[in-house]
Order: sequence, then structure tokens, then C-alpha cells
Amino acid sequence: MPRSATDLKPRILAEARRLLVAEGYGALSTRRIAREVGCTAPSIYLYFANKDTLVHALVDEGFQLLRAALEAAQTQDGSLESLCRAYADFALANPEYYEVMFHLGTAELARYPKERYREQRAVLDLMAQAALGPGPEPEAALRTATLIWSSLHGAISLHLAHRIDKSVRGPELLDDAVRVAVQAARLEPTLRTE
Amino acid sequence: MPRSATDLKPRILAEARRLLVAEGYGALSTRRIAREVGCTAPSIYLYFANKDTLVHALVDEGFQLLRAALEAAQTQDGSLESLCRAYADFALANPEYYEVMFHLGTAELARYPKERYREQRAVLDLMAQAALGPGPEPEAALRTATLIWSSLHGAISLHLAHRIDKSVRGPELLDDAVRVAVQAARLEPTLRTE
DNA sequence: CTTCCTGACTGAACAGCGATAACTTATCAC
DNA sequence: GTGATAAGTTATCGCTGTTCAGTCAGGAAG
Repeated sequence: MPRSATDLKPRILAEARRLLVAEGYGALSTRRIAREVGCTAPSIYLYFANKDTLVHALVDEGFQLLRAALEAAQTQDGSLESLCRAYADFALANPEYYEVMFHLGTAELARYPKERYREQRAVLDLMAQAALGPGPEPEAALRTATLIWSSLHGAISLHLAHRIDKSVRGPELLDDAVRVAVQAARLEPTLRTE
Repeated sequence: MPRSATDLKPRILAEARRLLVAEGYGALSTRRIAREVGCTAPSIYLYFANKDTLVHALVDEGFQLLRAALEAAQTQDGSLESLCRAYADFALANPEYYEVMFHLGTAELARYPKERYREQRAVLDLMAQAALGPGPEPEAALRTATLIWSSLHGAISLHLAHRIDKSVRGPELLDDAVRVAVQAARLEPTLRTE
């Protein structure tokens, strides 16, 4: 009983998103999605080349959400610190998105064309602008932004993976990480020329 | 044909290590290990409760190797910077170990008793000592060490996952991350009391 | 009204996965 | 010799991503 015009693709994507948020990446199986949506597993392959492509659609969603959060923080305050806090808040509020965005394993990630990570790049550009303003050296700004980003990401990913010692409270670590990131932005030029 | 006294357990572990290093975490399947070792997959369960336990043995190995590298750096130089470089060098030289040590996914990690992460804690203590010396406030030192560690880990894990923009060269980012980590150690006390 | 085509969808199947239960067999103590 | 024990096997379960051949509805053409 083919049910054309049921717009299966968005329903598959919505169910994948729901499963990811509700039960984590481990619950994302093609059969599970299909069962939940009310179709069969092969139907998914009519709209997505493979499971990785479907997952990558969720990764893109995550980056769009993150960028929106950072843009909101930018228009509201604009300081680098508030941007860093918005980044950390997004990760803590959407741990499953953050996991699928960054913990995908090199094998899965390698299959995608790198152009698809423009949203990630946009996130970096926002940080670069907050760190140094629209200066004349975009490359140096990108380097600084990457440094800030990596410091934030390290604290967040260790925190989300429960790798932080009990005596070091997670939120405090994130606060410290934000402070270090902001300091890194200030110190970066002097660090480079030393 | 039972072949007792063939010491299957270390051979399984050795083959798992070989597969991890040679072909990455994705190649680690019980059947593959068994085939390569010359036994059947259920034999693995005579020596390891489940696959996670086997993988965790490799994680422990990784942390022991890392600790050995840091201890060597400590006795040779002792500065926090050299310790940070040793950490980064270990990750770059053993990316598969580093991946399995930190990218295991919260679900797999949650199954282990946390006491098994003493090696990780030892790594942190080494950093704490290099950062502040054997001071009278071990808790503050641990917090600082965690901050340094998270900054290093962020840069390394993004670099290993190929998430760094082409124009930001990976080794330079790691150098910067080490510098930021060292600066973080110096600034930490003032940051906290501000 | 019938025929044909196209697109959506399904059922069955393949190879691989982690894991378990039941069975066989070699070795050793008595 | 006989029984126990430990080691390793075969067979199987339920799951995974993925493919392939087939089915069926709807619309166009004659």
C-alpha cells in the first residue's frame, strides 16, 4: 500500500531527531526509526544515501542551532565571554546534539565532503569577530578563535563524558574554561611574537 | 581440539591491540580478533566478561603508556610545558589509543567502575605537581591541572578528528594550546580570586 | 477502457555484530 | 579405568546497515 505524498523524508528526519534527543545516539538505528515512523527500513534509503547521511543531517541541524544561539548572544551582548557562555550553555542543554556533532568517530566523519562544515566555520567566525573584532588579519583571528574554541570544547567534552574528577565540579570547570579562553584571546598576539 | 595452556588471554589482548593500532577502533570486533588469533569468538568470553571489558583493558594500557611518557618528561625536565608537550606528543604518536581512551561514548564508559580510572587520575596528579608543585592545597592544584588538561585535550581531539580549518595548521594549534595551558596555570589563582 | 510507465514502497535476504547455551574433548586426580 | 574440571567448540539468537527483486497505486496515452 504505497502512501505517496506522505512526505516520508521529513518524518524520518524528525523521528531521528526525536530518538537522538530522547534516547541518545545509540538508539539511532534504521530499523528503529522506520518502525517508529511506520515504514520499513529500506524506505529510508529512498531519501538518504546511507545512515551516515541521515546522521549528518542531524549534525547540520546541531550546528545551525549552535550558530543561532551564538548569534543571539552576539546581538544581545557581543562580548567574547558571553559568546563562550552561550557555547557552553548550548552544549549542556543539548548534550546529544553536541555528542553527535563532535564524537562521531573519524571513520564516519571522513565520508563527508568538508564543505558541509560551513556551519562549523560560521561558529568560528563569530568567535573570531568577538575576540578581535573585524580586524585586518582574518587568518590570525581564525587562529585565535580556533584556540578559544578548542579550549572550550575540551572542557565541555570531558564534562559531558563524565571524565572530570568528582572534586572538580563541572560548572566551575566550565566557568574557568571560559575565563581561560578569554585570556587566551588577549594573550594570543603576545604569545605568538614571543 | 582444546589446546589448553596456549595462553589465549594474552594473545587475544595482543591481537586486539594490534588491530586497534593498525586498523582503528572500527576494526575491533570479537569475530575478527578470534579469526586473527585462531580461535572462535565465544572463546573470548572465557577471558573477558564482554567486549567492553576487553576494550577497557586497552584503555588502561593507553593510560599507562601516557603516564610513563609524562613521568619520563618529568624526570628529564620537569617543567609544565615539557609535560604538556609530552601529552600532546603521546596523542599524536598514538591516535588510536587516544581515541579509544577518550572517544568511547558515554554509554560504553558508564558500564565501568570509576575506580579503574586511577591511571587517568595519576596523569592529572603529575600535571598538578608540575603546575604548582607539591603545594598545601591539593584540591586547588587538581582543579588547575584539570583546566590545563581540558585545554590540551580540546585542541588534540579536534586535531585528531580533522576538525581544524586547513588554514590553521595543526601543530601550531597544539603549540598554542600548550602555551595557553601554561598561562592558565599561572593565571589560575588570580582568575579565581578576581 | 485498457495499457503502459513511473515512482513509492515492501519482503526477503546477506553479511556482519555481540552474546549465550549446550555440547565435545583433553587433561588430571584418584 | 573413571569421573571431574576446564577449555574450546558449534549452533543459535536478536540485532545492525544495506541491497535487490518485486508489488502496487496513480497518471498518461492510445
